[in-house]
Amino acid sequence: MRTSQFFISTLKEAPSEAQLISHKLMLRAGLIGKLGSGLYTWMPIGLRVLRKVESIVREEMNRAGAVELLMPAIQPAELWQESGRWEQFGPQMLKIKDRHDRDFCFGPTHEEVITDIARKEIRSYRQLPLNFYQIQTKFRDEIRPRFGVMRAREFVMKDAYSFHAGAQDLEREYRNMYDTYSRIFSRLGLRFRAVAADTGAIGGTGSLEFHVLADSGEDAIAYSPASDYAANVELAEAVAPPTPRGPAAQKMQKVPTPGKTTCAEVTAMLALPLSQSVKALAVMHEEQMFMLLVRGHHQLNETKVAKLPGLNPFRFATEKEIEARIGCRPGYIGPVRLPKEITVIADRSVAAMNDFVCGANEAGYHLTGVNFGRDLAEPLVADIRNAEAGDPSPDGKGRLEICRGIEVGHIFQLGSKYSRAMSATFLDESGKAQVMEMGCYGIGVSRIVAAAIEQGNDERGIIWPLPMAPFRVAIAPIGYRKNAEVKNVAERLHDELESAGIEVLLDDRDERPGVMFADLELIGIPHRVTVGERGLKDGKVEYQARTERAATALQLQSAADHLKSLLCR
RNA sequence: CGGGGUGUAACGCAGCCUGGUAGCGUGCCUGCUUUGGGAGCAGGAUGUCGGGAGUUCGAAUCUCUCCACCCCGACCA
Repeated sequence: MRTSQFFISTLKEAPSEAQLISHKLMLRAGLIGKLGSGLYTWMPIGLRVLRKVESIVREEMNRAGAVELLMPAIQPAELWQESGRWEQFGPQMLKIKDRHDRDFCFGPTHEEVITDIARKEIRSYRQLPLNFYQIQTKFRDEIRPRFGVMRAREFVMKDAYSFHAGAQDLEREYRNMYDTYSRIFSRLGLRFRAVAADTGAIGGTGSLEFHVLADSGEDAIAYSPASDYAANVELAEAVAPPTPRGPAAQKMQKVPTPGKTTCAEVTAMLALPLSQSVKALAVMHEEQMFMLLVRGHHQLNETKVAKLPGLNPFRFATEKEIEARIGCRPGYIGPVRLPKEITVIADRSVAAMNDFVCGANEAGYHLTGVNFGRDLAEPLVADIRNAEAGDPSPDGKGRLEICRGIEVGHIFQLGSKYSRAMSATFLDESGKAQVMEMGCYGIGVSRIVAAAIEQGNDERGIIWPLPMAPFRVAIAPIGYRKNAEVKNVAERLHDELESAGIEVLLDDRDERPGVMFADLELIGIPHRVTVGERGLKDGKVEYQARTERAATALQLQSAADHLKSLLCR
């Protein structure tokens, strides 16, 4: 490929809207162009990368025995009403009407469509198991799209759905997909980790997420270096403190804390450790108020809260509601002498506290020396906080550490959630109708491109894992139009590499060397050959890897062979 | 959704406070020179100053309103 027949569009400065490194580099390198919030064009170079990811995913899915098909992006509402998700999926789903005023959505996922296919096509156990997949554009109307294609509204996903005669076979395929995903992310050259996950809106019984490890990741992962335990912090159990609650030693006292509304401010003023304070959070389920208690230094885990009986769904109480029901503004609320219609739920770590500090339900005052049983009733106890670094691992082995990740894959055992709702049945050996077991398996194809850049970049630009690079090698001729020998050598080399099946980009723009080098490095082409008068004088061209700081000379005669052996590895 | 911020040329920004019809750098176009790390000189093009309404003799600038984009999301805010 020659640049004159291709399209390169780079920027020296990143558009100000981007803050994440991958987003900046994708815009600067001209991989993507923004059309609207969460809507991106894949420009020619970016598309080449996307296709690389797709083809590796496709190869490995095929190898794993899955069968590719392609479903419509637009789906009729009836299917979603049948599964009960037309309402449940909520505003994330883009709902549209056709000219007859019939309801449709732009598919955010395809469980309903595939289940409809399965119930039409599969009659006998002999047809099972089956795993269908597609690579397709999805649309999810995210509350806050951000970070370019990392969290876009329109994105490319590989989604697979498997059907089984029984739960055992589903588990077998789940493991098969686990292995397949591990192979895919390994082949893509990414550092990743599989972690236990919440099943979220898709539903089902068991699930694992695959995360690309990066400090900029949106998800926190708790893992134990001493074992293979790893879980999304949303899910990771925060175990109860090993030591039981100590006896009440202090009297409960009301202390003035004017203007101190945070646990940190209050404990600083009272010269107490932050962990001795209790943070009270008022939440609502419909018209019922709950007060949730966590230690001052802990973070509430909203996913865990939403799983408590009577709290799904819940929302945070407004300042007005807090004042109306507790009679005090936020910042000073606490569990002592609370109206009894408000249910108090304490985190396990709070239940083990004695002589703690909390709000007095009176503006400008907190209470110290508070004790359960004596000053207030024993609360309901639950695990409602985020696990933290240093917590004991839930599997009993070692202590947790926290790292961040970008979710690029997710595998679920759905069970019969959809097949039952939509009557997807087959006849078993005895001729009896049985509901199929289902699994589903997603990969964020477009997100992988951004995730790879998060893992591979330097001050000059992108450093692709080799299998994802848009071209394998670039040829930079210096004085392309001026020096016929430079031109000839560059073209010969280009032709020879190309006919050897190597993806090569000949930069025939006749730019100055600095411009070519800067562009090729920004785009991240892993290998570069520089052809210039200076080297040709001695019968040499130069080779430099993207990750190297200096070039090495190659004999012209053997350059092509040398490169072929280097690049075909 | 709630809160905050920003919208001026392709990209990055200044001008706005204190109204007088728009500027800088980069990029782009032409010519000449140059050719080993984003060239030099000379010349040139490009803006409904996010949209609408208002105030005013006059609005990028003041007021209102809508829109888009970015950041944040219980306590902290």
